[in-house]
Formats: sequence, structure tokens, C-alpha cells
Amino acid sequence: MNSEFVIAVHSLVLLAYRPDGMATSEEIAANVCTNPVRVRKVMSCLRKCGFVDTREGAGGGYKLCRRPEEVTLADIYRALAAGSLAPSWCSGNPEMNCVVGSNMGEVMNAVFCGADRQLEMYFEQITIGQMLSRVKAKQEA
Amino acid sequence: MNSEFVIAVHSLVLLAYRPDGMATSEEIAANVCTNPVRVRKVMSCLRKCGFVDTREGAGGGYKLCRRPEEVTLADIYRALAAGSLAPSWCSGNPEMNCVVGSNMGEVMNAVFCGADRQLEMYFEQITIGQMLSRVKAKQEA
DNA sequence: ACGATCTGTAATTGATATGATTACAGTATC
DNA sequence: GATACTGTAATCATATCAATTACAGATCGT
Repeated sequence: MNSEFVIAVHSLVLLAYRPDGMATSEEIAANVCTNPVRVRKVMSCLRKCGFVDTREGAGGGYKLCRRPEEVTLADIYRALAAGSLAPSWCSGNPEMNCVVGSNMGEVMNAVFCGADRQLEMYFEQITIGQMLSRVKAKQEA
Repeated sequence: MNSEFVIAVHSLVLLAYRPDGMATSEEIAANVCTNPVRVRKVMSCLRKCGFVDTREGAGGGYKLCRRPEEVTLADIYRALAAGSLAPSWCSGNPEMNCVVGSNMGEVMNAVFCGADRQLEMYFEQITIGQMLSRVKAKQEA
């Protein structure tokens, strides 16, 4: 799995946790434990997909622009990690003179596409709001 | 996804395709399009898990020792790619003085464990025998 | 017994991917 | 116009991945 997915989810949960729903890349980076540039890169993508508003300049930062309950992990997965399941490496070769060797690549690819859909269905059931609830529940325990 | 998973599946399908169910690491490597050492490493693991028999020495090689219909991709996934879904990179820090930052790691981990189970359920439905059928079907098309 | 053939494994190398850092242009606020 | 942000490119260090080389151990055929 793409680690940008983790950063995106963490960031959105943090924004949902904030009373005003806002934070700068520096604040988010400190909370996520990474550097601000990486956060900005991920958040820039989330802005293009309509999950956050960004304001440049002094007093700016990022703001969640959807209700936490209506944003699912599947939305985020699709935005910046879709298809990451299939390995870059591919076996076989279509030019090969063997039923197995020449067709395995295509068949394997179909298997991974199915796995991707399966994963997406799972992520569909988890919202940013739920993630925030789970995090709070840990604290009480 | 681990590319060793791909090699393992491809190799087992090739063995299932062979009339005598046998092949050497060199033959498999040529079909998979990789080198024999990598194949042997993967097959060595499959032997330990009881999917293939190996015979060293002249005339040796690997032999499928289960019926293709009873070996699922989930078996192979568990054998050499389980838990590969969670990214090595981990956000947050348990020592942190913030509900979100300190607990996100654990919550995220639980999410990925669930995703792993989901993936395993999907792979449970696909057997080596089915993979061989799919490959053959491509040829006819 | 001996040479040929095969697996099992460790070690090395080169290529690619990943994450941190630096740098700086653009923009909004005070 | 000084300050405080985002947006993005470029660079560097490190980790991971895959290929290759090397060689010990096992088995077969003769």
C-alpha cells in the first residue's frame, strides 16, 4: 500500500478533530511524523479531488470541506492509491510460445483488478468520522 | 503485492499444466521470465508449506503434490505474502501528546489487518486449477 | 566411483523506489 | 511591504528489488 494513503487518512482525521477543521502543513506534518513538503503534496491532491479547501498566505492552511461521515477510505484510496495492489513486476511474456507463459500476465492482471475492487469495497465501509471515533475510543481504553 | 506471490502462482500453474506435473527451476524461470535462483527461492518456500515435492540431482526438479483444484491463491498468499498490504511506513507516534497522533498508528494497523483478511477471502475463491482454465480460455479467444 | 545435472543458499552488484531536505516562486493577510 | 502560508522542482541518502555469480550438497546414469 502507498504510504501517501496513510498520510491522507491521518491528515483528514486530524482536520476532522480540530474544532475549526483547519491546520497548516507544518502542524499536520508534526502530527503525522513526516515533513511538511510531503504533506502539501498529498493535500494538494486531496484539494483537486474536492476533499479539502486550501488557503495560501498568512493564516492559511487546509480545511476539510466535507462532513467526516461522508468521506470514506475508498474515496481516498481511489484518489491516490488505486491499482497499487498489482506488483510492478510482471511474469510471462505475450510473445512466448506457451499457453501458460503467454497468457499468465493478462490473467494475473485480471486477478489483481478483482482484488483491487474487493479492497475498495472494504474501504467503502470505513469513514473518516469512524476513524476519528476509533482513535478517541483508544484514548479512553 | 509481493512479486514472489506472482512467481509462485505462475510456477504452480505451469506444473499443473505439465502432463507429469514436473519442471526444473530453469524451465520454470524461462516461462516466468526471471532467473532460476529466484524461482528456487520461491519453490523452496512452497516445498516447506507442502505444495510441491523437490528432487535434487540429475532428473530432479519440482513436482506439484496437491490437486490443482484444492490449492487456492489464499494458500499461496498466506505462505509468502501475508501482511504485505500494510505499508512499511507508519504515521504518528504513541508517545505523542495528541489523541489523533498517538493512536492513529494502532487504528491504521487494525484497518490494514482487516483489509488483509478481505483480500485473503477473495483469494480463497480462486484455485490453481481455475487459473489454468483461464489461461487456456485466453488461448482459444 | 565418477561425471553430469539439479536444488539450496549466500554474497555481490546495479537499478529503482522511497522519504527527507533544500530552495524558491506565488499568494494572501496584516 | 513584511510575514506566513501553499505549490512544486530538484537533490540526496537510504532501502528495496531483481539479476547474477559462486559454490556446497544431493541424486542419477553409466
